[in-house]
Amino acid sequence: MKLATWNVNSLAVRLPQVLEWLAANPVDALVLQETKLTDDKFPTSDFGAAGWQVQWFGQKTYNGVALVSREPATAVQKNIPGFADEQARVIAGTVAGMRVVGGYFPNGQAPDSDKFAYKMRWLDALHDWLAAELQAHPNLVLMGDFNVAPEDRDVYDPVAWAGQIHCTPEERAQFQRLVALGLVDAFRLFDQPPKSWSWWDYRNLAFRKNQGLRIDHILVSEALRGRVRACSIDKLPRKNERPSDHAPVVVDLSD
DNA sequence: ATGCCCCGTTAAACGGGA
Repeated sequence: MKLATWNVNSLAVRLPQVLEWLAANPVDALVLQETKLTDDKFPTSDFGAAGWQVQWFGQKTYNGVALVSREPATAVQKNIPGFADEQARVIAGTVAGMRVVGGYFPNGQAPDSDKFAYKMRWLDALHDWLAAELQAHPNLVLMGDFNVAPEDRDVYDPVAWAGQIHCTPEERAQFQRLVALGLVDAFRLFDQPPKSWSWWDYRNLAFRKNQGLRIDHILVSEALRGRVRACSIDKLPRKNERPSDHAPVVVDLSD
């Protein structure tokens, strides 16, 4: 079973690339972030015509998530239960017996901002919900744009980024709290090339210079640890003519 | 470096992203 996550930075712009990527990478499920579409504008029929099931949850201008799958998703959940939120950031569903949770974690903007406080509250709520979700679904995968670089080796210039958004001790502690629930960073189960990033700034030729961050993650539950065969970042779509600033991350689980 | 690029929205010397 293959699962993937991709922040597409506007599905209206990136739909052709998503369908092209799915054709070349026939995963069992793909979660999307930053669709930036209200639900009435979601391109349901384009996915259906290509043979994909899809669940979606969006809003105007910002955020927005989707769950694309070969088999239909059941028990679909949108956002975090009990956490009142104006922003569309979570979609979860059960696909072929696997609980798949896709998230677009808040950016946080700056450590001293209201948005950072919201990020922390959101992460607290996610943590508490996932604790229950893992009880109900031992086979669970949490993936998405976490907007957290868990370690200095996930940052192209850790000195410059020290204490900056995505790299603060508070965000990294929240990432470790999720791990402590019984989740494993699938990417780090394997030897990986140094300077592996999932996001590169559009500015300043950052992709060409390989200046990026690893902020898109796939965390698998402990019950799945032994089934993880591979996990990688697919840089190919970042080389497209009009790319998202994020690359897809893919995990391969044995059946 | 309060800059760079890209997106959606709107008509901005914009906000937000990361």
